Amino acid sequence: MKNLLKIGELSKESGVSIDTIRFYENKGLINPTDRSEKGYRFYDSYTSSVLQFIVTSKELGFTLNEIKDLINIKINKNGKCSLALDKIKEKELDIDRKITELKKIKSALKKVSKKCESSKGDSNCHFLELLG
Amino acid sequence: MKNLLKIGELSKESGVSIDTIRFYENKGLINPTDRSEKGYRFYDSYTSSVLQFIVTSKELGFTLNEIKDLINIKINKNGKCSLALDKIKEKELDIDRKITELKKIKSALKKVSKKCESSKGDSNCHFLELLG
DNA sequence: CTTGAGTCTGGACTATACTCCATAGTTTAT
DNA sequence: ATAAACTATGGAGTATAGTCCAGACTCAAG
Repeated sequence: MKNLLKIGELSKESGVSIDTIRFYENKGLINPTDRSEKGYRFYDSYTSSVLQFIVTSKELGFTLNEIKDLINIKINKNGKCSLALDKIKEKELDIDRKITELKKIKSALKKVSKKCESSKGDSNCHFLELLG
Repeated sequence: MKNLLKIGELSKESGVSIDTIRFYENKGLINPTDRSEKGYRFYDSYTSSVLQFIVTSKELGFTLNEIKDLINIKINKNGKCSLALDKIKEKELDIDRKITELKKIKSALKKVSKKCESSKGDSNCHFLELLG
């Protein structure tokens, strides 16, 4: 019963807003350790580390749904590392694909801007001319 | 009055769905050349090229709002190329920033997966351990 | 005892780009 | 003339990740 935090205290400690904490609860990512008679949420220090994990995983490019899966690996599969590793590898490929796509766009943009630069006359822009 | 297309015909010609054409109209990107007495939209061939421009620009990474700006450069600024070029250069920087960000994420992911691989025991996964 | 701070729930709103639907009216072909 | 195909409008729904708000309680301090 001691060392339990109310939602505002957890928010300050974690840097995650109260609304977002409740939003994560709705999404099934975290749960209050306990509730007071009147319904106030109480959290232990474990929740702080879960919140930290969420923040870190988001920085690694995981979506909330994916993070939920990761948490469930910890809970349901006894934290089997190989399962987590699969998700991480998948995400690496995902990021790679995105980088490849962006590079394609970048080189296409360069082509367009070069064309544009060659039309210095300003009157017949090679890009806007696509507009007929 | 001739050669005007109804929305379904424009849709087939451009490959853009009817719903999307109306959506673009709502967003202010295109407008029917005319309307019949009963409200049917009619388009001339100019609209086809605008739709094509939208599709191309989306492939270049522009959002619909940005595309709207580009179209307005054509319309209000007489297609002044230097203005369009600014937008293109901006978008290039934008894409560069995204690539940089993704590369950071990628190397962070690699670090995590290496750590994970070193914890072959499967019982104390270095990633999931963040969960306390 | 009252005031201010904190918390509760549920729902609306943001941005992006559509997609789908119901209901109603119109046009075209047979 | 009638049925099939097309179009109109407005509104709801999808995905992602929150943010903000109203109205009602509850809690702590002076």
